[in-house]
Amino acid sequence: MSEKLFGLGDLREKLSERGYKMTPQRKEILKIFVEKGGHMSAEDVYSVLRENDSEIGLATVYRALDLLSELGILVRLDFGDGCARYELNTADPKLHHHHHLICLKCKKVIEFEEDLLDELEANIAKKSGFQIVNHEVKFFGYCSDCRTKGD
Amino acid sequence: MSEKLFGLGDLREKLSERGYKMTPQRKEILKIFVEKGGHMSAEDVYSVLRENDSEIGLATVYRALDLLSELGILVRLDFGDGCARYELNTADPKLHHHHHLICLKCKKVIEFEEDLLDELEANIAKKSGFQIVNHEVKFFGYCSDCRTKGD
DNA sequence: TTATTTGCAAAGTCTTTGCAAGCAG
DNA sequence: CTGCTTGCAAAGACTTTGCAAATAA
Repeated sequence: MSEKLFGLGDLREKLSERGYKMTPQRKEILKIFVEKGGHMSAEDVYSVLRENDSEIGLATVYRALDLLSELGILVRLDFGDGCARYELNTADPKLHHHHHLICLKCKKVIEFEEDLLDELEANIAKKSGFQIVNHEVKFFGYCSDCRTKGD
Repeated sequence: MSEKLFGLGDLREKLSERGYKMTPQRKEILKIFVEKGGHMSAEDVYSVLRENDSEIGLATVYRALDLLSELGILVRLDFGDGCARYELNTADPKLHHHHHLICLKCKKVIEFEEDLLDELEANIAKKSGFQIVNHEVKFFGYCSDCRTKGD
């Protein structure tokens, strides 16, 4: 039920593994994801930092999000709203069956767990020889709230 | 086997339906998709126009791609390469089961037909009450060419 | 004729980069 | 110490917009 996500504990190790340094900026940015979760853009993260009276610059936020994705701690998402968004990665590689339902009316993004994609991927591998290492699945439509409230 | 795609014939009708005008620019831009197919960015289309000694401006290309998507003649795609890409839409709504396999090594984009997503969508609708009207599915991995040639 | 459309250049948004100063290891 | 990092401002990539001239219906 509860997915295991990467956290602050994984950061130092993954950084030094690759010769990167642990900095207060990187720690603070990751902490925002650990504490608030969700799908945040660079600008979102930057806003939270400003609320917290942090002096971290926007360029540093971009660089940190990039690095954290490279380390596999965050996952980069694209909901087509003009900016990259990020979420905490699941530590368990078996738990990647988590898709996004994007409501075309209220723009809400709903998480959805579903395993059926395994079969699809096996099929693709068999038919095309393409070795799948990752996928991105988005469904667009109308959430139950918007469907009940008017058109 | 052969998908029916929208073409120049559908353009005039769909334009006037909504009070838009048929212009040589719009016709020429759509013709490029009909003749060359593929996944083209605004800049790609603009290059083809320049090769054809066309005087159409880049802003007009952006505006036409937007309009053609709105009319459902083109579909907007996002392969995460920093620019919007477009392809001809299938005229048949049953034929939307067409996914993209993106090779992480050679960046090639392979089309793949697969119906299995119906089941997944039905499942989602049942469990969450979300009404799906569209989806976008991308698989990242290594194509058979890159798998055989070296690492 | 008249509202839509075009081309150009300017402006906008998100993101990246150069560089000197700062800091982790 | 030494090389990785930061913050700032400038630059970059892609896209949108304002406006006067052109044009489809």
